[in-house]
Formats: sequence, C-alpha cells, structure tokens
Amino acid sequence: MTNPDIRCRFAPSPTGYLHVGSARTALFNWLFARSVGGTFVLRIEDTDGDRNRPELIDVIFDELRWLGIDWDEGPSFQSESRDRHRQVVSDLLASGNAYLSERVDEQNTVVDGAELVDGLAVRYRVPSDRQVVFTDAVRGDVSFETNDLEDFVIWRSNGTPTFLLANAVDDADMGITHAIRGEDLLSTTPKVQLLMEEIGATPPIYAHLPLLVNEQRKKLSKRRDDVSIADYRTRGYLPEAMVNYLALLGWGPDDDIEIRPVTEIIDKFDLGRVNKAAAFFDLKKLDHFNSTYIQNLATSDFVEQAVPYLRSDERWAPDAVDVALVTEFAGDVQQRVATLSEVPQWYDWLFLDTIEIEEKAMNKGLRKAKQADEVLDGVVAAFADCVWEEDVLNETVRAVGDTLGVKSAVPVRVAVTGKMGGIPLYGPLVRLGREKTIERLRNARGQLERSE
RNA sequence: GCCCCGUUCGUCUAGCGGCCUAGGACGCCACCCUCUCAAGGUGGUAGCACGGGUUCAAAUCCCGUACGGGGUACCA
Repeated sequence: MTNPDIRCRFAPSPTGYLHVGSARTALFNWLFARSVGGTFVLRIEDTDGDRNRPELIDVIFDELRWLGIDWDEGPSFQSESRDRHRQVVSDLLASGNAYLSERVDEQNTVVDGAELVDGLAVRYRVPSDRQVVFTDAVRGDVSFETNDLEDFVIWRSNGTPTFLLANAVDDADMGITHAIRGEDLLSTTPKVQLLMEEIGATPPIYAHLPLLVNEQRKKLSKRRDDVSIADYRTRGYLPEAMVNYLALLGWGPDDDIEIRPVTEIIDKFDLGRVNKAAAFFDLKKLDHFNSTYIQNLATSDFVEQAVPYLRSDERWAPDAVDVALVTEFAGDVQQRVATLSEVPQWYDWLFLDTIEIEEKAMNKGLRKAKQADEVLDGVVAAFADCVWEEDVLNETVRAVGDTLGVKSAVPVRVAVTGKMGGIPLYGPLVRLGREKTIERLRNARGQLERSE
C-alpha cells in the first residue's frame, strides 16, 4: 500500500530523554506511515522557550535512531514558527474570538483590547452551545459540549504560544492528515479542533492510543516507573526486542505470531485494529522478548555487543577481557541471559584471579553436599596429572563421584566458579588452566574445613 | 465535582453475530531432557466485570450499573 499523501508526525517536547510511552507513540506513528507508504514527520514541541535546549533534544533523536525509527521530514521546531503563531493569535484577538487576560489574585480577568499586549496572556473564547464531534480512528465518534470547556490560554504572557495553539496551527500548516498520540491528549482535541476551525483548516484524523500503565494501572510516570528508553538501552535490551515488544502494547496481529521482524510488523500493522484499553508495561514479557532476540543473535554479533559490558566491569581491567574466550562460550551464555548487562556474571570467574564463593553456594553446594570434602580431595588428586582436556576433566570428576557413590559435579563447580549454576564447566576449565583450577579446589576445601 | 475514554485468563493480546466447549504469548505448575543453572520439548492452570435488552443466535450490537483510567494549568 502506498499513499504519499498520508502524513503523520511524532511531536515530543524536549525533555531530554525518551519516555517508553513516547517511544510507543513514535513507533505507532512510524509503523502507520511505513505501512501505508506515507510520510513520517518529526516535530519538536518547544513552545515553552525556557526549555529549548538543543543538547536535550539530541538525546531524543539518538534514542529514536537506536530504535530504528527514522523520519522523512524534520526535525522542525515549533519555536521557529513563532511569527506565524503570533499572527494567528492577533487575528483571533482582532476578530474578538479571543481576548487579553490577566491573572490577578488567582482570578482570570478580561482586559480590554484587540491587539497583543506585552505581559498579557490571550485566551480563546470558546463558543457556547456547540458540540464538537470527531471520529477517532481507534475509538470511533467522540463528542464534547463546548459548554463544558472553559476559555483557554493560547498565548502566554511571556510571549509564547501554548501547546493547544501551536499544535493546531502546525498540524494544519504541515498538512498532517493523521494525528496519532496518547489518550491523555484526548480531551484537548476539541480545543485544538476549535482552533483549526478558526484558521480554516481541516483537522487531521485523530487516533488516540491506549495509555501504557504501571502495575497500579496508572499512566507510566517518570517519577515512580522505569520509563527511560536510554536506561533500557544501557541495561542491555536490544532495540529490535524493544520495538517488537512495544508494538504489541495496544495492538496485536491477527495470526498470533508475536516475535517477528519489524518488516513483518509493518506489513501487519493496522491503525484501525489498535486497542482501546490501557496496557500494562510488563518487564517480564519484555525480558522474554529480549532473551529470545539475544539467543537468536549470530555469535559474532553477540560477542560484539557483549564485550563492552565485560570491558566496563569494574572487577577487572578492560584488557583482561579475552575476546576469543568470550566467543568460545558465547552460545552457552546467550541462552542464559535476558539482557546484555547480565553477561559478565556468567563469565566473571574466568576473568577473576581469585573468586569468592557465594554464601548460598557454599552452603548448598559444599556444606550440605554429601562428602564434598572427599570429592574435592579426590578431584584435586586426579586433576594433578590427568590430560587437561574437556572430556577427560568431565570423566575424571565423574569417576571421583562414582568411586564415592555421590554426585561430584556441583561441589567442583562451586569450588571453581563460586556459584551453584553456570555454563557447562569443563570447556572453560581447560581455558582456566590446571594451576588455577587446582588452587581454587584447594581453597574451597580449606574454607569447607574451617566452616565445619 | 464536572467532562471524556475504557473493561476477554494474573499480564499482553486474537476474536469485529453463528467456525468460541473463547485461540496465542508471558508468568506460574508438572513432566521430559540433564550429575550445574539455563535453554529446549510436552502438558496443565486461568478469562468474556455485572444486569437488562435486540436477535433464531452475543465475548461480539444497544442501554444501564459497577469498577478503572485520563483530563479539568499561562505542561505538553
């Protein structure tokens, strides 16, 4: 499907970071544009000049790019249309459909005058006894009574337009045909619609997306929730997984296939099938998606992405990270991590000179294990002169266990890695070396003795 | 308070009047695999908020109730 006349936009305000909810909105706009062959425009709603900080805006661009969301036009900045906005306000003032307003003692008072005055705000005079109706692409017909609407500010006393005014004018000027945004903006729609009427523009088709909520079913908030896309990025979520997951919040394909390439999501996407009910941002499910994407990574890609996490680990020097070694056991690690930041904990015992045995492992894997002391002694003895190869090590440990009539794998693992679980042990042990291995077995043996 | 929107398993969703004894996914549980932890495989658990209509037939349409959410700023 190709319809170049369709134009939608993502219009974030420059807050300095990209919110999960905003990212979802951006994504749905982008999916829509790509699915219909339309144009996706990026516009920064920086009407409030005080917060117009370019370096903050760059962060948003970065995150969008990271997610793979590209735009066809822009970014444009609302602050650059100040003159046009001022003109519209002046016209409204001249025609009497807006008036000068001053706030005195918590009260809004009307000030006479048909021209803009520095230091005074301008309010739009909402017509009475009218109904504003619009068809929302996801919700159907929605209507408001103008009598329920209060006159609202369209021009601040500091000489800047408000979101309501700028939004109406810019959507009109930019020829936006579809305004896809969060449901929290639903109730501003009649106001914007009224203003569009005033400037003789045809309003876009609105599509209000269901909100993303937390476990308390409240709109995701910067304060209490983890909402920064940048944070997810640093925690080692893959953009493909994030996009895939986000696409399924408020929308679902009709064929029940959830994990799929974004190209397929674009093909399947249908704005008219977007849900109306709020969606809980479920980290558990995001983790599942991310695990799947990590597992499906080619070894080289995984290594490339995982190595920075290993290098930045403060427990060892960056150059202690042996890329060849990381590559050798990548497959085993890939199926065990949900995020890239979890990677170091599976490799750490290979990079550390000395390890510390976790309390839980010490207790379960050594103290409570049957004859763990004898197992360690036996393995130390056997390891001293056996051939240092994976299969041999495996058989040797097994044989020690068989001789004693107990399971020997866990005590050895705990002694060498400090943990109860981990990647298959004997391949890595070959790399760790005979000397270090035996040293750790002896240390564990000593600790076990002292703790008894 | 007022206005608006919403309500399918715990969660995300499929369903757009008969194919629904409501499907999939996450989670959870069990089993298989396995001398680790996982991954993987198999099976299971659990839902149409409630009450009225309309219809031969309703999860699907209408009305009401309850509950939830959003808005009500010189923020967006």
